[in-house]
Amino acid sequence: MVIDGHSLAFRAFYALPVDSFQTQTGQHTNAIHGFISMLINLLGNENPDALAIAFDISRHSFRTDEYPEYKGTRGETPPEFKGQVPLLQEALHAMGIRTLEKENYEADDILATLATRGAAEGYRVLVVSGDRDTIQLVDDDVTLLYPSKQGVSELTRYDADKVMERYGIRPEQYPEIAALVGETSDNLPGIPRVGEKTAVKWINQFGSLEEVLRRQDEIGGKVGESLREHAHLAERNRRLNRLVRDVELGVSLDELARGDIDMSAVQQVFARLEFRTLLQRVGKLAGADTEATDGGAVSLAPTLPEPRLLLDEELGDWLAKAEQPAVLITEDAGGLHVGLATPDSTVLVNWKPGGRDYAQFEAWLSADAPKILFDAKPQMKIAERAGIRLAGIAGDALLAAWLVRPTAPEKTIAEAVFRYLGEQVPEGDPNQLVPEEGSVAGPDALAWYIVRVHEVIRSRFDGRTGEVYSEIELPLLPVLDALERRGVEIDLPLLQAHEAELRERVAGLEQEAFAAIGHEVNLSSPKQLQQVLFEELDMPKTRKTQTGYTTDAAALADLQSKQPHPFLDALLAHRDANKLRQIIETLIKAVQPDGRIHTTLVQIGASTGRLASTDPNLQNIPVRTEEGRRIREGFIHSGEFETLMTADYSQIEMRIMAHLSGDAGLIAAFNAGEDLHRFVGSRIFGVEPAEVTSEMRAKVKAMSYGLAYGLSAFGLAKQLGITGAEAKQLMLDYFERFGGVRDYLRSVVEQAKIDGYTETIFGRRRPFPDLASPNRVLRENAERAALNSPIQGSAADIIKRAMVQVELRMRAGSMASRMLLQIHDELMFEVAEGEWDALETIVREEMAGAAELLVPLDVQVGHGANWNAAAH
DNA sequence: CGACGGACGTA
DNA sequence: CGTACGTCCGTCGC
Repeated sequence: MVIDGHSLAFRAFYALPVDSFQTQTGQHTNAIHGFISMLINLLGNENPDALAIAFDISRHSFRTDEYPEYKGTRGETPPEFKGQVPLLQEALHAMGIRTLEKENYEADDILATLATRGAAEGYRVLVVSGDRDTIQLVDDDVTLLYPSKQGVSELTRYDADKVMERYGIRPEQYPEIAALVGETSDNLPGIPRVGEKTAVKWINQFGSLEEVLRRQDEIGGKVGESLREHAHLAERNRRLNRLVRDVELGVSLDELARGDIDMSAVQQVFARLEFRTLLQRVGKLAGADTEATDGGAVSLAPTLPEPRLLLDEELGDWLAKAEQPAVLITEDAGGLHVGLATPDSTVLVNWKPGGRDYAQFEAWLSADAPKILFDAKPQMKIAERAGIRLAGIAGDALLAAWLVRPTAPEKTIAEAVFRYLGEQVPEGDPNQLVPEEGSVAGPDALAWYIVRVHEVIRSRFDGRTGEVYSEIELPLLPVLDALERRGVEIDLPLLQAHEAELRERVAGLEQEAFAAIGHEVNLSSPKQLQQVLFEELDMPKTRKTQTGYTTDAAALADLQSKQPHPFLDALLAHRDANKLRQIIETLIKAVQPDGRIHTTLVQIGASTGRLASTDPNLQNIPVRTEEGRRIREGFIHSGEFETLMTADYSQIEMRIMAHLSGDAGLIAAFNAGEDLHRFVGSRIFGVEPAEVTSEMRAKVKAMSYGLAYGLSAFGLAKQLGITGAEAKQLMLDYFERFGGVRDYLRSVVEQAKIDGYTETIFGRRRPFPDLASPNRVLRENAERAALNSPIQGSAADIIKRAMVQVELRMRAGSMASRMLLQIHDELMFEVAEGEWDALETIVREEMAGAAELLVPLDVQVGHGANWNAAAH
């Protein structure tokens, strides 16, 4: 087996997301991981006697000597890739594998040489390369494994027959075709107007390229003319794409015999690369090698158990015996199909909800019997449509994967399986109309992967991650499902009237804007606005963006002060009105037949632990302006309820900062019962709280909030419109009084640099590989995110704990009231007749009691007929 | 049609 | 040169 190391590593680099494969120190490893994973599969499947992997040394070769533009169109090698090659070679050497490279030649020439010598010495040769030029090496003794479009792990076997089937020519003729057609990736232009079809036709007609060129006059038409004019290109291409079969390599084939795998060396290299699954797989390979010599066959990965098609009692018996099986429900035109699996047994159920044969199964689904799922919430929705309330969710592999890698969780079963089991879920060829039998994983197979991958992910939990999982996230799951199911009532006529009003205003403002410049323009197009502002009106240039100059609101306001123009007024007012109109339009479209909006609360939405809300996002409904708040009047309670309740934590992030920092001044501020910013202002400016002016209060407020985000003096100055020196002084004064806060913020980043992660009060972790980055921008971004994460994340933990407890107590009290929404630090409820007092007690107790901090958690509760009225 | 950037809404 | 998100729109390339 001879492998083109560079081309396959490069394919692996692009096949795997670079961000998901990074060590704590910031070293990228996606190409190495992908390559070695593929290699392990190859060694397992093909079990070669001898093996070599060829690499290019540089771009320079005898081909670039002849034709300097050879491969000249290729861009710079990404630096994230370059650094991986030496590490890959090191890993290969540890695995006892020879790598070869040769000055002035390309890796393909080394492959050609080894394949030729191998065949001559009686080997059957496998060439593994992603370069089409290697097709010419295929013959009776040599087979090519070429990556398919799907990715690195899917290799297509090309023997002479397969080449004939795919290209319609014999392998040795391939370079003649390529010479005529050209090869874009090598920057070798071919004969214009000649594509694969024409080239194959000619070669088959004339027998060889040489003959085609000799008898070019016999070819008529435009293509014929083109051939005669550009024949020299074909000749040059043929010289360049001929692989050299006798490169002096200084190595005998005997020396390429598979050596023993030095597991301790592999362990060392893989530890640095943070490869755990791959280490296990190499370990198995090494074990398999030794055992294979005893004549025993060793399977490299567990084999998928044959599914049993069960129903009724047999199904019930299986479920009764299975310990925490995985469940996966799929829906297609044929109905509902359910896969059930333990690590050594799988079951398929063609589920007809309500049918007698499925009574035991349905009872099991809705019972507390523990079950493992992947992305449980949508599964609950499917079950709900079938009339079943899914319960007993003891594991959700998606949530588990998110807790391990909150910034880039594996979002599909296949991705999770690849990362944590190192196996490939068969996904089939999307080009194939009728998938091969067994080429696509069915529900039974997927359930089997889920139960196994869940176990491995859980074994990766560090610190208190297991507690966050079982005590916060898993209990929250059914609560979120309930919130989504309930939705929130909308006053549709009110929103429609508001939208109509805004629509008119938008149209009027648009006309005003057009009148101000004397022509029409798309006010929603930053590109067209730049044309108007900076070319036609010749306004001073604003801050740069990637594509030009910004036209954002702050910049437009700045322009207005420098060079007032009626167009700017109209544009800003248009932006405001149109934004609100769009928001209302989106809300109206989202109203379901039940008169309510059902958002999706994405539990893995944010790496800090917060939720995200989508379709539509109900966590960004306007509140800051009077006009915006009118939208909140459209969020109401249904007629069966008495009122809406909102309950929000006041200044929860500042309270968490007081707790985490232990700063005596800040703790005193919260215990004083005084307005926080007024209190802090009085300490900083040395005046009585009553003497703190609104200007002083605004500065302190901006400063306090900014701190939790890693605000700099520069940013503070910009935000407050003060000089850099003033901002710096303000920060110094602040830390003079609240030194504990500064010490804490510093220590968070320092500790994170040591640990590689931050942790919330309840033990939720978030890794920060970029803290070690040599790239200043990346590193400083990571520092600010690390600073903020324990604060934002702890707040998220706290409200999640409160939600679980509130829901639990409401159910225990069989209350008719219901929790509807979470907006980061706020909960919304529909309150049933006569339940206000009981609910308020529960909500206040559970929200305030969700964490024991050094300062009290203050909860503000309000009620009203709509969301706006309920907010105070 | 999908990806991307700009702009802007929330906590 | 302040964290965390989602959505809309225009633009661009396939």
